[in-house]
Amino acid sequence: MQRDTRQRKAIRQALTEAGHPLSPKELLEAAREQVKGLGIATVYRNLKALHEDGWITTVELPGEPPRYELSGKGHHHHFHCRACDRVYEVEGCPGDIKAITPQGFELEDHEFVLYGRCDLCAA
Amino acid sequence: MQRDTRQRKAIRQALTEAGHPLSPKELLEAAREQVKGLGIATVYRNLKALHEDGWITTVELPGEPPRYELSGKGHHHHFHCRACDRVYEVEGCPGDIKAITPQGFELEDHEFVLYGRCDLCAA
DNA sequence: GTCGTTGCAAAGCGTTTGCAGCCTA
DNA sequence: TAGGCTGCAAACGCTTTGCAACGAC
Repeated sequence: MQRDTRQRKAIRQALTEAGHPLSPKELLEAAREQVKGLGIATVYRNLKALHEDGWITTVELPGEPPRYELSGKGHHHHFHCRACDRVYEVEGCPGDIKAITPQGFELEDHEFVLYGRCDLCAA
Repeated sequence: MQRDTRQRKAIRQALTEAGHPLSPKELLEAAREQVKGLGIATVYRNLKALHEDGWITTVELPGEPPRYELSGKGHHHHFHCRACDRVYEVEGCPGDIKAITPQGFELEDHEFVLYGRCDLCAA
């Protein structure tokens, strides 16, 4: 990743302004407002480059296409709204995770996903 | 799902004998030992039918292809061993999940995945 | 001017579907 | 024998890749 093109700027800005994880398609639509004619392949290539350079983190939810968010947010989890399909960040961790780890297993990491309806859809 | 064909029997048996969640491809290979010439489309169709009839449950892990396991195991989560790539069942839930749900959000469900090394690989 | 980057279109890959023939009940 | 089921191949949606043209430095 060596050149700072219009496309790359638009993609970074879209991720920054969104404030929540975006799918490649959402990202394409958002970035296209600045760069008309932006191609989906460019989005994928830049996501890969930005990920390799540590700018973004991949958010993989079960059964969902991957989404991307800016790195450096510290430990958090996600809430997936089943109504609007949007993903929100959730602060904090539930209780004692090690307590439910089976005997002899080495716990390295964990992922936690909440499902339901967001405040907007619940209203 | 009305007829009990050779193919359907083979698929059910493969799932039963495996004892852990299987991907469609793994399932195809396992079931082909009994039914030569079994097609991948048949596997998918039967997975769908078995799922709709409640025989099997879909296990979706982030960034992983879906796997399938027999139903009726009650609420549990999964431990994904990064060394042997096997998925184990984990009893119980961590502490207060509602406590970290954002204000105004309606919590319906949750998914929880542990990552690390299983007892066999840790040894 | 270089050569990293882009847009397009084609190729992959996993999953689904249309269809004619098969086989279970 | 009827119609649910199968295997094949084509279709599909998402992601990746080949290629010639473009444009950031």
